[in-house]
Amino acid sequence: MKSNHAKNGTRGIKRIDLAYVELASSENARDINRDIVLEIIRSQQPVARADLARSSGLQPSTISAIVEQLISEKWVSEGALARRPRGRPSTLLSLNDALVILVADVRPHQAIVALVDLNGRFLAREAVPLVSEPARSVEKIVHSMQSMRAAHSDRSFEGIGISMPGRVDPESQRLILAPNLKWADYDIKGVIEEQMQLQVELANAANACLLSELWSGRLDGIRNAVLITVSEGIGAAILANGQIITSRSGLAGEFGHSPIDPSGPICGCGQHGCWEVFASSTAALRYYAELAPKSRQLTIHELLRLTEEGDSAAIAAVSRQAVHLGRGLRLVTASLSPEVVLITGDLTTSWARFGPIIQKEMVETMLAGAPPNLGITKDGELSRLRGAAAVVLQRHSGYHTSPHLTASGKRNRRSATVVS
Amino acid sequence: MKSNHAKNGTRGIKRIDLAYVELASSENARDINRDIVLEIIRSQQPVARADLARSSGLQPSTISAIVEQLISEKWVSEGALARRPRGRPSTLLSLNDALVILVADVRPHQAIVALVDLNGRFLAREAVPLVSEPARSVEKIVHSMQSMRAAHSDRSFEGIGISMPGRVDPESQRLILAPNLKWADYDIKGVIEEQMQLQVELANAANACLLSELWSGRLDGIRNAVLITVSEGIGAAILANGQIITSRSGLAGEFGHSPIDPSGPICGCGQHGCWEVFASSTAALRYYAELAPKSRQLTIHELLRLTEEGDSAAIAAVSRQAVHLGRGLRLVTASLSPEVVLITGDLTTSWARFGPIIQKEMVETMLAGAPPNLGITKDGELSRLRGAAAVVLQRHSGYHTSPHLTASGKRNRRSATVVS
DNA sequence: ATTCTTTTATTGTGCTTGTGAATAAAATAG
DNA sequence: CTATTTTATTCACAAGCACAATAAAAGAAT
Repeated sequence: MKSNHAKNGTRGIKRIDLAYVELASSENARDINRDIVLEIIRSQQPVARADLARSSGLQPSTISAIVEQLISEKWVSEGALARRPRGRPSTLLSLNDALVILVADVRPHQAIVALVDLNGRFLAREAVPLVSEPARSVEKIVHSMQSMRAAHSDRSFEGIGISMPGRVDPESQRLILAPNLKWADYDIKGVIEEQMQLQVELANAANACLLSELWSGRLDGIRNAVLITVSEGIGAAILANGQIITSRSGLAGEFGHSPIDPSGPICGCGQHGCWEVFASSTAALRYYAELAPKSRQLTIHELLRLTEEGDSAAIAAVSRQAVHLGRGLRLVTASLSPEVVLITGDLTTSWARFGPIIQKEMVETMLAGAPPNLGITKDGELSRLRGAAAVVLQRHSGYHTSPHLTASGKRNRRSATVVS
Repeated sequence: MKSNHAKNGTRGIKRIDLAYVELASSENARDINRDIVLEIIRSQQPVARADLARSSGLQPSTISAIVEQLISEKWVSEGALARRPRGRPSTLLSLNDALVILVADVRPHQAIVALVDLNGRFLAREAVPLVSEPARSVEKIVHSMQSMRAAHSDRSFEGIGISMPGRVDPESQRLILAPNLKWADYDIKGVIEEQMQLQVELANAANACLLSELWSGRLDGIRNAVLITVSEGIGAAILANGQIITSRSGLAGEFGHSPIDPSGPICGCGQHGCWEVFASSTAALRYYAELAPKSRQLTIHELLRLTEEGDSAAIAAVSRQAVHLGRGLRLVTASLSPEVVLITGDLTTSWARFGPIIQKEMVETMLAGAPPNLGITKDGELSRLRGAAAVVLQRHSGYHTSPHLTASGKRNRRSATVVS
């Protein structure tokens, strides 16, 4: 074997249901190999054609043909010559960072708007406070995007990706379930597309965050993982068999609304004792109010600050949240048995203190087998923004994708450049 | 468009993680199309080449080539001529039912051994009572298989598939978790392979059952489903994005051991208040013992018989089980949002009475969106046996597969005939 | 009976793609 | 200035599918 990429052994993926069958042809092979090469360029850039051939297992001649195609499609650009100890220098290839994506991370009270290039570098970033009416809020987001576009008019704008604090139907791209954002039935995608004249992709925040982790290479080799977002509520994104699972209407991952104690407090969803009424940041604030009844109403950041300062009631409150988080992970480990569990959100800022609590509870309640690797994603905001960009690239290029996210919608393997 | 199979629109699946990348070539395209054709033959047999061309969208010439390959591999055989109103008669193609698979459905107290052909028809079937020691039990299973093999020595035996009441690691093919079967560390696969000189595949019973439903065509067009097995415990099999999810060590699907009430009775797994202590058949028997304390200890079949006869305590007991089953489905709908939920196991024999209870509780606790379609699989035993056969065919042919089940192991696209 | 029509199945040509070997290109080492 | 090494391209070949033409095998029409 010349390459580390198996050509035998594990084999291609097939669909089982005839309704979705797709026939294969030589173009199909090219598509797959194109995506593999693009992915290697992305993760190893700058990189020479010869290196691509070595690490992909494809023949140099094939690499040349594919790279030629990628350059003509504007995804990749040739860069400097690399001098090696001996032999002809290689021309280095990189992703074409003249291509940029406008992204937004919408949260209940503010949105972050940013401009990201193909390499995930931020060219601009701005916080936009939101108001209650969706129309005015979206108007402010659009305004921010327009000024970013004007300030970088030399770039090619590939599209717009938006991370939403709720579930987005992958087919209709409508917001299906967003308890913390009262934007029901407002056509976010349509309005922004109209105003910006760029294609808009919506994604759930947890899924965006997970996609960003996938792109960062952190989950290389991991085919089953769950990412848990802890903030006002608890959300989750699921990676199963190497694919992000969104399921019907994009609703998969609502572990936060699994019932764990029928005698527990009522949840925003109407049920009693959902996991998130015990383990969300809101729960931590409630615990603190019980433990320190005379204290004023805090925000979660103030509470976490107090834990850093050694406030015992604050530590007890967040610890109680951590215990419930860890115990509730049993829902995740039992049902999906992931190899990795990633936590993101408020309490990860004090991970050194609360991580071990979660870990301990999770391990103690494991059913069988080795416990999953528990970790955090450091910067949830940047992660969601990068994930939103990744969703756009997936849609537009088919590139580096979990199939479901590209399942609907026509395939447009066009050149990358949209607007100059 | 000549065919109903999309060539555009939804597109091929790709891997994202480089560690598992597989390159594509023309052979790859042939493999995919071969599998599609084989699947159409399986589901529409007997069928003519011309029909295959029409319903696959492939050219007649390509169909001829693929069929020639399938015949040479012994998967398919030519049958009678079909006379049509006009034109040249077509030669009908069918799966070659000279190929057979030995299967077993192992349950805590007995195993069913059977012989199945490629069409899922049963050629023989026998119950084998099991004893406590795994060695003697397996010996009895092997003995039954040997006599079936002797009685059908004219057939080609393709392999052995075994449905197990526990979780099987897809990589090592060892039984990882089987609370109701004390066969820890006994190498079932190795022993049977040694004795029978045929390749053995183990599968979890729920996964086998789900695979059988997939093969039956019942889940055509469904890409997200969960199958729940209700017996001594509660198991589940997960179909997400059209693939069966087994996850790390094959442990995915243990919804039965999700905690739903910390004040509940202790479960065999050591935790308190798992779903299965409220919703399994064992739970129904416990409810009955509480409601009719003077009654003798019943089996679940006797209890269900009593409900048929109108015994009010029995009806109340199983109804309570049904209520907990339906409420617990919230775990499934919240986390995976499947389009279909299938129930299999004891209480499905009285589905007319208890199905509506489950349905009602499930719908009332839904988080958002339309409720999944709730149904049952009629004959769990036959279903598991067929599923066990399907696992063998998947492994040996790559055919009609969810990728994870074939992920490990070498690919042997050899002729189907193994032993004459 | 013979010819036309219809449908099935195969054969042959052309296009795309990947492989593998040979070649060209561009540097350093001697 | 030549030999060596490494990079990248070119070319012949094979696999595979599409498309068109042809052969094959019936019934229908004359």
